[in-house]
Parts: sequence; C-alpha cells; structure tokens
Amino acid sequence: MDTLETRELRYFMAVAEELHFGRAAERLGMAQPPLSRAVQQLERRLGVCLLKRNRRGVSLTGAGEMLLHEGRAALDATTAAARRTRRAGGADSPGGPRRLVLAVKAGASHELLHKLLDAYAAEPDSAEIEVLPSGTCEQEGMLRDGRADVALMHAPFNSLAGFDSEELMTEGQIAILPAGHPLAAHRTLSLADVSDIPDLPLARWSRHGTYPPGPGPEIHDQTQLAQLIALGRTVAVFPDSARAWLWAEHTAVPLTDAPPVVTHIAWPAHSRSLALAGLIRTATRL
Amino acid sequence: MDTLETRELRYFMAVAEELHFGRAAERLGMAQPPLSRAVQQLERRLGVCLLKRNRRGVSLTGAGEMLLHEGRAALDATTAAARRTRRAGGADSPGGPRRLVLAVKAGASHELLHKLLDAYAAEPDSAEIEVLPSGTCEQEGMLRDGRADVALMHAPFNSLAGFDSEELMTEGQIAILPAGHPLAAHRTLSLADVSDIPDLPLARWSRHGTYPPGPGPEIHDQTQLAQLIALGRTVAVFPDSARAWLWAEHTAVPLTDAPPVVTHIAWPAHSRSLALAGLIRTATRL
DNA sequence: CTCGGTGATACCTACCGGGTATAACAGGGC
DNA sequence: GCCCTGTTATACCCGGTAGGTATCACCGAG
Repeated sequence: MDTLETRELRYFMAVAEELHFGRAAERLGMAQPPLSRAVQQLERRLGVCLLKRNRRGVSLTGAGEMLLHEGRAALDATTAAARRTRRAGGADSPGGPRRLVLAVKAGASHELLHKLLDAYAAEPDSAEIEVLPSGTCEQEGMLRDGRADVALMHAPFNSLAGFDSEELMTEGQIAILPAGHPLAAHRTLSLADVSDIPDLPLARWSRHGTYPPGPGPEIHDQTQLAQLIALGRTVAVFPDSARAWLWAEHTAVPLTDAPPVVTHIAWPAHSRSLALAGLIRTATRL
Repeated sequence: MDTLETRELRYFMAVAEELHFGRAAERLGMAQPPLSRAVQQLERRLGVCLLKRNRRGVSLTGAGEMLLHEGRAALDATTAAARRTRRAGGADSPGGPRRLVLAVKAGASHELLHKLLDAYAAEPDSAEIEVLPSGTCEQEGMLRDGRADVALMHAPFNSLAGFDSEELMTEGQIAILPAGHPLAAHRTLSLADVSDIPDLPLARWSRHGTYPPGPGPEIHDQTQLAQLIALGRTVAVFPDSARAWLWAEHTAVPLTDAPPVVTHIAWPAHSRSLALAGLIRTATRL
C-alpha cells in the first residue's frame, strides 16, 4: 500500500530524466502504454502529482523533483546492496568480505596509492584490494552504488558529503606549461596569471560526458592533455603530485593562490567491514 | 535480471532478523511457503547463498549479513523517498517543500530550539517547521527513513556519520542528584564519583525498547526519571541545559571529566532544499 | 484544416505472487 | 526404536497485474 517498488522507481526516474514517455519506454526496453499506466499508478499510490503532462512533452512538479532526487539515492542504495552482496559471494566468513574495491581517480596520487597498497599488503591477514580507476569526480557515485567500497578523494574537487573520511595528505597546486613558454620562466604564478593567457586557454575536462564552456580544448584523458601541453596548445592546473608524470617538454610552476588539495580516504558511513577498518588504519598511519 | 525488488528485500530482511521463516511470514502478514520461495528466488538471482538452513532454524552467511546491513540502508532510502515525496505533496513550487520536519530529542535543548524557531520564523519567506520529538538517539533513523528532514543531534550520543552537519553549541555535563544527598554538597564531581554510589545506581535509559544491564531503574520518560531522582532512588548525568527542567528536590553538580556535549544541526547529505538551507543558515548565525 | 507527434485508454494474454495442503527431515521424549 | 513436534521445501491452484498491441484524444505547426 505504501511501499514504492524499485520497478516503479526505475520507471519514474527514466521518465523524469527523459521528460518523454516514449523515449523513457525505449530506454527501459518496454512499450509506452504500460509505462504511462505504471507512472499513473505510482502517482495514485503516493497520492501526489509527479508530472505535468503538457501536450508537448512532460515537466516535473515539486513532488516530482523531490522523488527524482530521493529516488536516485534509493536506487543507488539498492543496487549497492545487490552488488556488495554478490561480491561478498560465497565467503561465509564473518566480519565482511576478504576483497575490497578501491576507487581512485585515474592517475592521481600514484605515490600515495603505491605506499598504501604496499603497507596494507604487509599487514597480517589483509584482504585483497582491487584498484578501480574512475573518471573525473566519479568516485562519489561509485561508493554510492556499490561499484566501490572505499575511495581516494581529493577535496575540493570531490564532495565528501555523506561519507566518512580521514585526511591523508595536503599538497599545493602547480601550473603545467609548455617548457618554452615565457611564463614557464617564473618561480611562481597566480591563478589569474594562468587563467587568462591569450595563447594558452585552460583545458576543459570531461565531466559525465559534458564539458564546461570555454575556449580551451576538450580533454578526457591525461595523456591527451600531456600531449597538448607539450605541443604548446594549452595549460593545466594540477596538484603537486602530478610532477610524477611530467614530460621533458613540460614545466611545472607552483601556484601561490590555488586552494590546497587534500587527499582523503572515504567510505560509506554505514560500512562495518573489518577489512575496510584495517585499510583505513593503515592509511592513517602512513 | 539484476534488479533486487524492494518486496524481495523486505522479505529477506524479515527472515534475516527473525532467523525463522514462520515468524517472518507472520510478521509480513503472509504464509510461509511463498516466503521461502521468494527468498530462494532472491538467492538464485543474486547467485549467492544468503542463509544456512539448519534443520533447526536459520543462520546468516557472510553474504547474508552484508545484505542485511546494505538492505537496511536501501529500504530506509526508499521509504524516505516515498515519505518526502508525499510531503512535498501538491506544492508545485520549485526549490523544494515549504514545510520541514525537525527531529529533536524530546526535552533536550529547549532554549536553543526556541531561539532557533523564533529566529527562523522571523526570516523572510521561511517554511513551516514541524517539530518531531524523538526517543533516545532515534534522530538518525528518522533522517534516514524520511520521517524527518533535519535534526538536532548531540555528540557523542548521536552518530553524525553519513550526514552533513553544523556545530551549534558545546556544553558541559552535570550530575543530577537528590537535593538531600551527601554528594550534592560538593562543588564538582567526577564520573567515577557518580557511577559508583551504592545507594544511587545510575538510571538505565530505554534504547529501541531494550535496556543496558545494570542495577539502576529502567527509564523511558524524563518525568519518570525526575521523580525517581527526587525520591532519592537514582542519579542521572545530563548536559548543562538540563538545568532548565530541574525540580526543587534536585541538585545539579558539574562533572569535571565528562566529555562535553556538542549540539549539531544535521541533515541528509544529499538534501538540496532551499528551505533547509535557510534553516541551517539561521541556526549557524545564532 | 490536416498532419505529425504526444500521452491516455481499451483489451487481451501470460506470468507470477500468494494461498492451501502436504512432504521431507531432524531431534527429543518415551 | 518409534512417534511426535517443529521446521523448511515442494506441489498445485487461482487471481491479480504487468506487459503487449491497437487505437483514441488532443494540440501545435505548417
């Protein structure tokens, strides 16, 4: 009577995201009429109007927006439950699984990650760690929907909201310039210096498939970016630890006014796994 | 195929908590055979063994424990989605609902709460605040399953894990003694002093219907506790602000070594409501 | 005024969730 | 050793409902 099945939620989410019954039905692999009916039923059961059916497409009501947000969290939580249960698999041992999935932004914190993995592997009865490279700022979603159990995150880029976390490292930021560029001769630079170079527009990173507006080139791969810098086509701002992968044609210049980057280890607040606790203990002792 | 319906989750949770198919079925208001079948189906779909069927009852496997924990979070999230959507109700206004439910431990932080409500009501276009009194340490659950949108919590009693929060107030703790008791004459006391009084055993608070072991009386109501103290039958430890409801027969003595109590305002990390943001802003400015 | 695109309705079918009855199995009491 | 009790699993049936197809109702654009 008041139980909100995940199937209904999935259906509503599809419609709310597409704002179009036909496309939503296609995405769900079903016909449009049963989808319409299911959403109507959902509205009747909740006793609220979720969608405004304008003759040309659909728009969300206030309650619809609420369900879109809260439903996303709920769906993530259920798929997380399924995934983590599957991973816990045959292991009948109490105290949680013997395998952890660690999400790391691809290429970031090389050295820290290496030290962490080595130190943890040396611990007595440590679990197996699977390192899962993630796209830009995707670690949050991975923790939420159970693709990962724990993540290395970088404030202020990642949001730690909703997770437990421990601080691991703080570092400054550097501008990475083509070695030959006039600015590369400076000892230090400011953010204003590098964000306003006429011949070197700041690169724009892919974020969930879309790019922020601006004149710079669209980037979704670190190697691609490195090459464009080496070719003198762009400039980028990175944490100090990015020095590890600089090319000969690159020059790193410290930024005086860039916010410091704080690397955290973060995990879902309700986690109760012994293996996770061990990893966190190891990480904070580094 | 991999979708984990809430109905299945509810069924499994009931069995996992009761560890008995018959009782679980009764609790769910259904017969036992379909419940057995549903759980079998769930196990087959997940491809893992969740329960060990011993001839005498049932026990959880590692995967079963995982699903018990993760599933609780998932079910809470879906019921929260349903509840909050219902509450968002007819309000088609963007930016979230015009009504917030604020969970407060019954009787705690009177003064702070009063100031907060007054200050917020004076704000331009403030939402309506419904104050929801909650039992001991129940605010977490209320935020998780959507009965509340925001809560006043008291560290270290409440756990802030998984929520966003702002600190509002820090206070010391006091022992509340019968006015005539010898210890009531002291200027200060230590925790050891009050936890080991032969004739005044510490009261035990109800927590989800159960009581911690010990010699003291079982308490689930502040008035009841106040009376027992006045009668010289027990002693209790409270934050400073409890002085507000002391009786004439009570004496409050500061505790030197009790951990300070920090009152926070806390809310689900993914909340995006304008009304909530306004309330938080008001609270932090107090 | 018609046509294209949208969501809603009508109707049918098949699946499956739920109920009842009963089997299979283990343990304890005599 | 045998039966009785408590437990979960199996067999079978029924009804509700999720999903499909065909079609309608509506409105905006040209």
